[in-house]
Amino acid sequence: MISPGLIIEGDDKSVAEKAQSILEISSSLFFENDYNSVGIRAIAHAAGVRGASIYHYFSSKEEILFLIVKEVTSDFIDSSPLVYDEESDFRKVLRMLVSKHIFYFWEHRIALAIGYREMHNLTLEHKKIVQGYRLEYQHSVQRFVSDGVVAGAFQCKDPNLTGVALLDLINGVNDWFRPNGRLSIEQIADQYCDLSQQMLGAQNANDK
Amino acid sequence: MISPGLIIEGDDKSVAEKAQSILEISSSLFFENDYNSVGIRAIAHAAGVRGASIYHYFSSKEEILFLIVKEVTSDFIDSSPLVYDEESDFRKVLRMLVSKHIFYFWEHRIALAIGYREMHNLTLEHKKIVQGYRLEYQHSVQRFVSDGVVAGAFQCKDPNLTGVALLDLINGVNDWFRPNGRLSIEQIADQYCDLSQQMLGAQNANDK
DNA sequence: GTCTATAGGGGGATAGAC
DNA sequence: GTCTATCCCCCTATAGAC
Repeated sequence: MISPGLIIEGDDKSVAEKAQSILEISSSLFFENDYNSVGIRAIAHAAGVRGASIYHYFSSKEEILFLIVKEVTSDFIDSSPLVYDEESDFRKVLRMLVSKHIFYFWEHRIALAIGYREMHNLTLEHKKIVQGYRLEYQHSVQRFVSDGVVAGAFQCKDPNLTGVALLDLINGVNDWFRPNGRLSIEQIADQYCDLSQQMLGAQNANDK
Repeated sequence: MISPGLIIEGDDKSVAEKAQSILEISSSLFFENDYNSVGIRAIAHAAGVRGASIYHYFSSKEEILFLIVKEVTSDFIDSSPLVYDEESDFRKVLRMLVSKHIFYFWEHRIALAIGYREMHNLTLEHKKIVQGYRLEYQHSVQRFVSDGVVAGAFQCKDPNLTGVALLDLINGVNDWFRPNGRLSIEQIADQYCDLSQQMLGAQNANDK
């Protein structure tokens, strides 16, 4: 007997796809304008439906914002595990960390910009979840710097502060980088790797 | 003969004061929420008047936003002239630059955060004015780094890129600094001076 | 799943009295 | 300089038909 479940499965999939496409449409609109100046009607119009239909996929406009921000934030952590041990070449791991960060951030600049800019439009609970992801990543970077100091690869007075300084440095790229500029994102990432090494007191590495 | 002008002068002054206080009230509200979710009526209520009265002082809500952002941006440039010559100690000038930047940015964090976050709510013309100020400052920092390299004080592959990297680094502080944290803003500024020196390849200075 | 219609509440800005 | 009243528009979200 063919269960209705099997038939519905096809529908479920296109529901999920449609939901995903609404999230992408919303991202573009939120990025170009504001969360608060993009109405449900504008999202619906861009998606080719009426306002009420949006609520078939999402329970509220805030949920749309949350899903955009949560996805890009948790995906980053999942895709960038910072694995190393005391045998690792900390200078190489640093370069990996910096490059991956800059590439991911540029690739997902739209959702990430929304995440930072529209933080206070999330409910308290949702905000805590996103901040939790960010702190988790920050702590792993700080731990890495600290471990690198212990291993003798870096020289820092205050590894925890240097960790956030490193993040400050590489987070800034999206604010000014433009693809048609003098340098490519790869060239910038490479230079920022060098700058990071110097900042962490690892400038005398004999290998990159 | 007592001109009406003299009498009006007193009134003008309190008009200017009231306008200024409306700008400060608006800053707080825009900072805590969004430009687009703070209504004229909310601003007026916080200022102790009705919505229509706001239009006695400003021609539009956008003008309020522009004045907040323009003031804090142009004041920064005016208050932080980057003066040096080939005789200067570039390491010391760098420390001055970094400290002043961090202190000013923290002191004026509310208006500055609004400036970066609400940029796209400005009219095109107003946006250009603000971006002009920012670029002016960025170029002066890049020129400084470049001059420091020529003078032999810094070692950078790409002074223009290193200039924006320096700004990325010190711009980040406001995003995470909290006054009740482990370090004071003075301690952080001091450490960021050290980190900047290392990043610019000036770490071997015998004086700070 | 999508629609129309609507509830219930704001928004920015202006006119014109006082 | 401040007010009330108002214009016309948009908002999020829901009810209920199809």
